[in-house]
Amino acid sequence: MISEYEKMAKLLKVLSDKNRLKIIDLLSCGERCACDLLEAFEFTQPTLSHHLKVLADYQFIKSRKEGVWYHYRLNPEMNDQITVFLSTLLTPKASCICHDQTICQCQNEKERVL
Amino acid sequence: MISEYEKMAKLLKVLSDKNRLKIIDLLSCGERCACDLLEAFEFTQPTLSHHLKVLADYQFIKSRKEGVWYHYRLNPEMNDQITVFLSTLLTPKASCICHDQTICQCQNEKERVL
DNA sequence: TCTTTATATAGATAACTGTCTATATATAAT
DNA sequence: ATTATATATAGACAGTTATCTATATAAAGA
Repeated sequence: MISEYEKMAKLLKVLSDKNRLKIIDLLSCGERCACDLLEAFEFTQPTLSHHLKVLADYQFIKSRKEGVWYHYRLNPEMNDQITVFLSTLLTPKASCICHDQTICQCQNEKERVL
Repeated sequence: MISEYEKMAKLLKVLSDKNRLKIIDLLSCGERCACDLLEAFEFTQPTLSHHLKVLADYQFIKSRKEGVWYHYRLNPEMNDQITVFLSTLLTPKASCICHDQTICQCQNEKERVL
């Protein structure tokens, strides 16, 4: 069974590459073909192709074929999913998943709970 | 020179581990000592220590020593930094960094720009 | 049909990372 | 002082990944 943490960790891993972040930024102002994107980078064409595949596999971008060209664009649905998750996760809150468990052991915790 | 993409990619890489996400979730409802946290996981104590160090090095959490115990808590300042960045990045927009460059090559792009 | 061009795929490699065992350190209690 | 406990550090190892070169595929034009 794959946990929610595991799913989200995988999505964040896809985002945790400077070149993929740049690709997303480039696409954020409109659709572009791969040959356009390649101009913005110093790596080779297969490397760009690899990054685009990773982004597409995880639904961050969508593609459209037109003749020889593949056109790539952002998938706006990913926006909410990621930012809502992170915002929720990183915000201090009174209730979280760990409340189902009793994992308080050290003195300080015991005092705090009592 | 380290780009903004590179900095943010590193922060996202820190978050892109299911166990570190869980640690953050556990801390999101209050401070806990390492021994508490360890109970929630199946890995060894040095592994937890490693993850806590990574999270602390990148300012996601802060620690406080009390006797033998280290108490860990979220650093709420990270919340805005990450979520604002991602929200901005993933939202389609009219203006982005790539507008400084002229990287339009393929027919479709040329037509679109004209 | 042959060539050119845009992109994808295959396979190799070096670097990175999550985990482990073993050990060190630091504090508290006896 | 000695022992026990909480945590950190060191070093090893296996799995993952970003990149490369070489090659395949597919579409367009001559």
